[in-house]
Amino acid sequence: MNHRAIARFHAALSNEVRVRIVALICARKEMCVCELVDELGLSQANVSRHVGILRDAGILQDRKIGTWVLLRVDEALLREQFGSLLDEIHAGHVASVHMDAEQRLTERCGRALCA
Amino acid sequence: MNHRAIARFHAALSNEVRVRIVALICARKEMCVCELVDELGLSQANVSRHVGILRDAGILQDRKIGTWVLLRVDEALLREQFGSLLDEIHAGHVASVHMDAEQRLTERCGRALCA
DNA sequence: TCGATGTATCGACTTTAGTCGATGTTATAT
DNA sequence: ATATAACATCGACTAAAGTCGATACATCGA
Repeated sequence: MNHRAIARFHAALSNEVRVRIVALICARKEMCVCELVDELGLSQANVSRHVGILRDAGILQDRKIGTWVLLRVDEALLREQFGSLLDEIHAGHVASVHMDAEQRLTERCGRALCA
Repeated sequence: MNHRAIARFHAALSNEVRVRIVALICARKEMCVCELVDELGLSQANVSRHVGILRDAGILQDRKIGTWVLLRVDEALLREQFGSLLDEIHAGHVASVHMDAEQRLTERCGRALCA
């Protein structure tokens, strides 16, 4: 996962409506779009769009039953995604770049820091 | 942390520039804004704004050394924040709302599902 | 086949986020 | 005091996200 992909994942959960959708589906195990429309009081078009964003981000899975699309959250996968985000951010901790910040900045200025 | 706060936290990491800033600072332990400007090739005003967003979200801490603002990431805190986000999303898993989705939707329609 | 229901997409609009140059602020060095 | 350097904020502009009504698509029941 590169930085752009990390940003995209977080972007999926950066909207209050989408967080509520995820929380609702976690609580109910499975929900269809029309139930979400009732719960959230938003237009069906809007809810469908948010669901699509969460689906694209891999946060929601679904199965079709008749005309319904039953949505669910793979919680284990979600935990795994969160974990790998942290690992990615924390990668690159090699000693070579760990020069002390004050030392580095003093060199940058070509002078000592008087403060 | 309510749903709005969760969304705000994720929004802080929903931008590629900000993810790069966090990764850079993690790798270097501490960086000032002017170093970030050099690394990212963006205007100082822009970087300062992104830094402010990360600071407001509690992801960046800082200390002043002369005119420099040295930024750092509290990685343990960040891990804790991620953990509590998941806990919050997964809260509310009480048996009462776990009625089977097909059963619930069938009742909603007042008819049985034939599919 | 036809109508009804659930979902997805389109078009248009409003709101919010991102970007930069210019300017303000604070701390330091001369 | 004044100049300089780092950072923050402002104003204006552009780009992207969110929202809704209307409409298209798909599936089922009659």
